[in-house]
Amino acid sequence: MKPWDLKNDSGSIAFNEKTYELLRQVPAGKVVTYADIARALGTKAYRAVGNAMNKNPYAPHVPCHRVVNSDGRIGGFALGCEKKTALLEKEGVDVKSGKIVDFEKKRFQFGAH
DNA sequence: CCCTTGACCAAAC
DNA sequence: GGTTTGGCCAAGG
Repeated sequence: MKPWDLKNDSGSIAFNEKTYELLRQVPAGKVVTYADIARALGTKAYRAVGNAMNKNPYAPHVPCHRVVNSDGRIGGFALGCEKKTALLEKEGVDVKSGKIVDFEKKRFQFGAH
């Protein structure tokens, strides 16, 4: 059991656990889309992923702010999109009008396909 | 078990 | 370029 992991003995949050695990693999300065995460999980639960982020019990532990929309937009954030943008800018990701600059370039791919 | 909600996505208008 | 609609999956009421 990982230090940031929560009880999955119930088996209810297996999805969340995997989501956080994948997100944890994302380095600073890089961003991933909800779709990519869902795809990496082998599912299409884009929304479920977003839901897990909103519930994200490990705010600073899991870089949920590195997750953006497929359009390259910031999307949403539990603490406010501005906070998310600020974090991304701090990580080195340029954001313009709520959109990622060179999104495809900053985008991190699981397994590099 | 049915219905609603959600930090989504893609297509269509 | 925007908005609207349908679809998708998971969790909660």
